[in-house]
Amino acid sequence: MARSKTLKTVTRKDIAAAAGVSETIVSYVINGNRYVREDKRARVQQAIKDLKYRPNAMARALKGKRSHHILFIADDITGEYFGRLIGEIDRLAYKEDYFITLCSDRPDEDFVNRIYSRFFDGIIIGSATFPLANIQRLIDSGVAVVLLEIRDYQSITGSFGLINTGLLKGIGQAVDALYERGRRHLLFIDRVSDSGQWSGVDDWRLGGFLDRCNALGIDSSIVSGAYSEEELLEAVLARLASNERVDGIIGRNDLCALIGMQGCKHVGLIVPQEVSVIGFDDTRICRYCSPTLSSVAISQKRIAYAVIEMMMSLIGAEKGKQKPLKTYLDTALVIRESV
Amino acid sequence: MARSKTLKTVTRKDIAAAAGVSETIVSYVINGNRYVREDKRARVQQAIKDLKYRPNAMARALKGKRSHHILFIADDITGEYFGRLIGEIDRLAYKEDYFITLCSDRPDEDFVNRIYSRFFDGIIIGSATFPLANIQRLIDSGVAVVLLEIRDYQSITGSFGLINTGLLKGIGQAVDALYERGRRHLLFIDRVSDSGQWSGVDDWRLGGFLDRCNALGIDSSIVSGAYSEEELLEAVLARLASNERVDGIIGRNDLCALIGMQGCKHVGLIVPQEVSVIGFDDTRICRYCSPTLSSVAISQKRIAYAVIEMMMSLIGAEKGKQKPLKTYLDTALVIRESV
DNA sequence: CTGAAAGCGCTTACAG
DNA sequence: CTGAAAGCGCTTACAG
Repeated sequence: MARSKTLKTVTRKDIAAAAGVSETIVSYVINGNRYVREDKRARVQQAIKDLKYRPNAMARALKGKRSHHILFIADDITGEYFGRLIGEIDRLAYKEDYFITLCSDRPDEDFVNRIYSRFFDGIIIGSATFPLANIQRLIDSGVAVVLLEIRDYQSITGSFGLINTGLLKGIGQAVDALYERGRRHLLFIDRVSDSGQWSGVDDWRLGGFLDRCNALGIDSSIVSGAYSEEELLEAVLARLASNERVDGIIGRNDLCALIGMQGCKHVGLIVPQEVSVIGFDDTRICRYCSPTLSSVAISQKRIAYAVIEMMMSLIGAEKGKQKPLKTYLDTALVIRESV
Repeated sequence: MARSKTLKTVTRKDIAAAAGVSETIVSYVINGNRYVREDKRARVQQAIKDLKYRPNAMARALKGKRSHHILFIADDITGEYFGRLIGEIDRLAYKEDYFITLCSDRPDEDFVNRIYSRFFDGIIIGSATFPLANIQRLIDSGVAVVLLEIRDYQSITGSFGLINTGLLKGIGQAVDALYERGRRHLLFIDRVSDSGQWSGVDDWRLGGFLDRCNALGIDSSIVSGAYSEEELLEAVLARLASNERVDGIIGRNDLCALIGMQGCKHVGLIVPQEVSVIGFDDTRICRYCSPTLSSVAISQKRIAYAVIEMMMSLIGAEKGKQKPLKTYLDTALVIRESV
């Protein structure tokens, strides 16, 4: 490191010198994997404290120890939903002595190679667009992988963790709630993406929406493909102005639902009298908009807990001895004025 | 790494064998710091491609090369403001071949030791509560440090980057806007923090608010210390119900302003006729609440750009040869229905 | 122009 | 019980 020029980095050698023991002893004290005479151990620990020594994580990782870094891949890290999730994950990971590195999913070929340079003990995939082949490759390489099940991962094999966040159940709850209120013409509003990463039918929110509408025998339509909020609003307006009726709207997230509500206002449709609207994620915005927005709530705290617990179990496990892990979480539909 | 058991990691040695050159040559091709005969270079590059080789970042970092990791320390990573900022920073950093590791500021002593293990080429500090002594220690150690100037950093010396995000100017704009509308009794609503990290007077938003009110000779008061939104609302209600008048509210962020608006509704104060409200950060919520919320806008894109540009300059610079860098950014008050 | 060698800071099998 | 030694995967000064 360039900085080693200005900083007399304190290394194991310094501790050994200060404590009057061999460097080997220092290592064994740190790793606790061999008996060390009590007085030596005490002197080493004192020296570590005095000199504020921390073993070089790079060197340890090179020797096969853990890097204590976990990568989180998301396709949109800017939303409040991911913000809260990452905040929780960070908090729990820190307790386990882990750092969370964040990364938006990238379409380019090089991306998986870059994350593949053995820097990370574990990888959390919260992106619905990260190629399945890459996921498989990562799992095969032996790195601990936890997947947030927001799409179909049936084809993935090997040892990994799977968190079912209840999306399918949640989208079902939303469709059912609209159905119960007599809504028969539902519109799904997909997310805004400036990098063109919209939902496919293997996305559980969109796919689940279509399936559920089908099962109930009601109309379903989709607005997708917007690069900006403005574009999305226009697309929604175009859809609402068309001949085909809309009496229920589900947003892929709360913002999408909000834009749906805005669209209704523009064309003179009254929420909730004429159109019912439900969002997803139950972010804070739901309580502050007008009418207040109903939304499907997923507990980020519980997801975060499940993610970290599973990750620690995978990282700690004997390689190859590990069975796939799976956790199911629950969702709740929060009803507010908009339905 | 434990995974090396299951994965035949491709190393420099494999490339050397595949290309029929010495390992040294492989390194020189990768680093481009010595002439290598054209045909050898070509064979090495082909082998790298074929075997999908990526040099082990740990080993390179150990030898003094960069780790290509930057740490971002924030005190609240869950808000939309930080979400957008981090999203932008991540995007720009990725172009420079850097990863962003995220971390909430921690009060415990061990925190700075942990980040101090030479894992990061650079550290971005976006927390208003990270101890100054620790910042100084990091800078002295030679690591590249960029500070988001959300409080007073006068006492910090050495070589680092400073991004003035225009907070002082922004809070001034907000106070002035209220003053111009005849408001003389202003209330500042501080953030919610479940870890007890509220603003001090060295925080530029709060400090700037107090200073500006003082300069204009008008009343100022503060609501702070809430652990949850509910608690904050209660504190606001208590304040509004007291004998001392409030006719203008500024939130430390948009959510705080929104809670202020909610408080007004509860006690029957009409926004904006009786009380004007201004938020901070101009998040999306401002356009979807009712009345729509005026807010001080800071461009996260510009901040992100400045942060990464400065960081790359610091990381690339000769150690010790670097003068402090400083960038000033601008803010804009976006007026909506709430004033 | 190019290779063998030293060494970054560690861990741990190996040999006392 | 404990130390000297090998080696993780690299970079680069050193010596041809």
